[in-house]
Amino acid sequence: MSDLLERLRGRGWRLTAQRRVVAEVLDGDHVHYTADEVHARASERLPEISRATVYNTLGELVSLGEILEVSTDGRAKRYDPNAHHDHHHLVCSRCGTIRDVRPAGDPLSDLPVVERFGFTVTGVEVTYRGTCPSCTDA
Amino acid sequence: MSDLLERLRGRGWRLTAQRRVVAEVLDGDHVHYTADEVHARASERLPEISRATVYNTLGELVSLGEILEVSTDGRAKRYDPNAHHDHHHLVCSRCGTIRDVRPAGDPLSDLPVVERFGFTVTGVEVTYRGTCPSCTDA
DNA sequence: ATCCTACATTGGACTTTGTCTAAGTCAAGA
DNA sequence: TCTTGACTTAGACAAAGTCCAATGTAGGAT
Repeated sequence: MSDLLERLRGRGWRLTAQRRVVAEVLDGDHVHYTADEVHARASERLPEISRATVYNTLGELVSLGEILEVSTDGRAKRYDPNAHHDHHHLVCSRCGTIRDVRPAGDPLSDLPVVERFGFTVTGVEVTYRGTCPSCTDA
Repeated sequence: MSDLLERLRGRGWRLTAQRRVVAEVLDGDHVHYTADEVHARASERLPEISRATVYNTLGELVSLGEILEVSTDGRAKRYDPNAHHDHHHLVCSRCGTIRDVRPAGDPLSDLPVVERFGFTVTGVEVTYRGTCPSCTDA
């Protein structure tokens, strides 16, 4: 993830303590935090960081294509640092946990031109729904 | 859609004027209103209907499997009356318009067991993103 | 036809999630 | 080290949705 900080500096990003901790929080596999969760974890390292800055920074990272915004349930959006590998999501309907998955097949090519209604189609998201192991047991 | 009212009555639903107008608003093809839009349209016929009742009724219809809840953008959820025909969605990234589409292929069978991580997978949603004809021109 | 009552509706307060702004702060180039 | 424009902050605001106590009513019972 320090690659990330390098890339951003290269793009003229001013490197502040706040942006650094937000980037650090997002480091890791299978991390899909909400903005508030990012804020809570960032606050552990930098107590005075504000919610507005977390929102700003997440928004910038999304615009730069470094992270993905995922909204699977109409509640808080989640942020997915795994933006450089094509993947989709498996969501637990009970607890909201998200796993990255890589299905076979190419859903984009499955949408024939007659089913595009004149849209310029730029991307596709596949969301699998189910119950995760812990919630199945409970 | 009057089938709908019959079905619901058969399930012991108490049939009120409010529930009737909500069901009527949702009648039609390619309708994907937000709760507030449903409320606005219902108010035209029944001015005193409250937001809470619209939310309650939509929630009940979702539980009964008569309509689908779609959240494509982290903003307001939309409600899709086309619950009895398998389909997916094509969303305009600019104006939020939704079209129902029927891609080829079966994404569920594209998710191998090793990619299910112990989840009980119950469903899948495919969301195509793009720009609709009117927004492309503008 | 009228009565009862459990279920439905209402308005408004409240919560969650996110945005905006004006004033203060600071990273990094000169 | 100085300067400056970009960054951060706290708190007000907004949008979407939930909850609750009081009131109303659909539809079965009489």
